Amino acid sequence: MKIEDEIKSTVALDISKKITLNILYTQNVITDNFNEILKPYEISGEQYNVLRILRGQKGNPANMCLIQERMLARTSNTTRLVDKLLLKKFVTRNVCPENRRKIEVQITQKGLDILTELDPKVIEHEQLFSKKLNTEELEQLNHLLEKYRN
Amino acid sequence: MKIEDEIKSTVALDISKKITLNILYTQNVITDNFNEILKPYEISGEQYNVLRILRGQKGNPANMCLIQERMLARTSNTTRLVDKLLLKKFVTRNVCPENRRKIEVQITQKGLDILTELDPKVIEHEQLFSKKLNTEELEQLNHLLEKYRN
DNA sequence: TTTTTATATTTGTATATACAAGTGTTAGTT
DNA sequence: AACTAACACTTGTATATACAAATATAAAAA
Repeated sequence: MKIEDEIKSTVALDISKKITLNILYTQNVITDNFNEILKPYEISGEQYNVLRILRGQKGNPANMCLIQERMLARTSNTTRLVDKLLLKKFVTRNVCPENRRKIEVQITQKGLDILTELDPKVIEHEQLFSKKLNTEELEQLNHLLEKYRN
Repeated sequence: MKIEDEIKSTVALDISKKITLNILYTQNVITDNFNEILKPYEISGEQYNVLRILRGQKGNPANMCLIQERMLARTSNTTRLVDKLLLKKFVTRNVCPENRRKIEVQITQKGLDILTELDPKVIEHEQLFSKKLNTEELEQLNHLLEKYRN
């Protein structure tokens, strides 16, 4: 369905506006679908994202700055996100002994386990959309998004 | 900048994951930029969106259902969004006399005025991104997003 | 006509987000 | 050493979002 139909636009939209709305709308569709997957696990999308970042550290602890700069939504409140993960025992949090301003956050085995359980569902989610394009189109979409943004 | 670099990924990402992250990240960039534009006017992105929908009605009142189905984020709370706009006198709200379950929402002159003031800034915002692609690439990006989503 | 079902909207509540201000720690300067 | 600036993180507060439950009205069925 075209974006004009999705939002039932009553006026003609120029291509610049269509693309902006299309990206915003597509993001909503992706996010809603992803939240459905996460729902039974009682973690939010951004919490999942933090866990993914921590797993990517491969055993090394991550401080708050590092987590922040790797998140998709830069304005998220990292402290409170980590708080939530701590409550669920998906991470540990300790003051860094070398620099007491920093906090060392690490993923626990329980956190790694939930990611392992989610992995196939996340891949399935990503492919639900991407299977509609062939390899060439996927590369092109990725390329165009990067060119558009920068 | 490539999406892997934006989120400083430590692991290789397959194309499906890259596109998902790329759309989410690009939406954040667009939204952050747009919020900067709206900031001096003290309205949020979704409030702006509701005003745009009401202007599109060209004088006809819109009920809550109609607004909801034209919004980008379908889960937004339309009642409370309209409440905020009412406080600022950008809209009027009345019970529909034909069907007392419905609410008729209309944009005021003050609401139309703020949209008129915002119009050139919004166009500038959209073109800030889209000028990086040529016409053919813009059409292609729009097409690929729609194909990807459906 | 009474009861049931469907529709349209609002409200409650818990959580999330945005962003400014505050706290504690370290590094640099005088 | 005392002062100042920079850094890393947390807290406060207002607003927004998600989603279930509640309310009010209208239409349909018994």
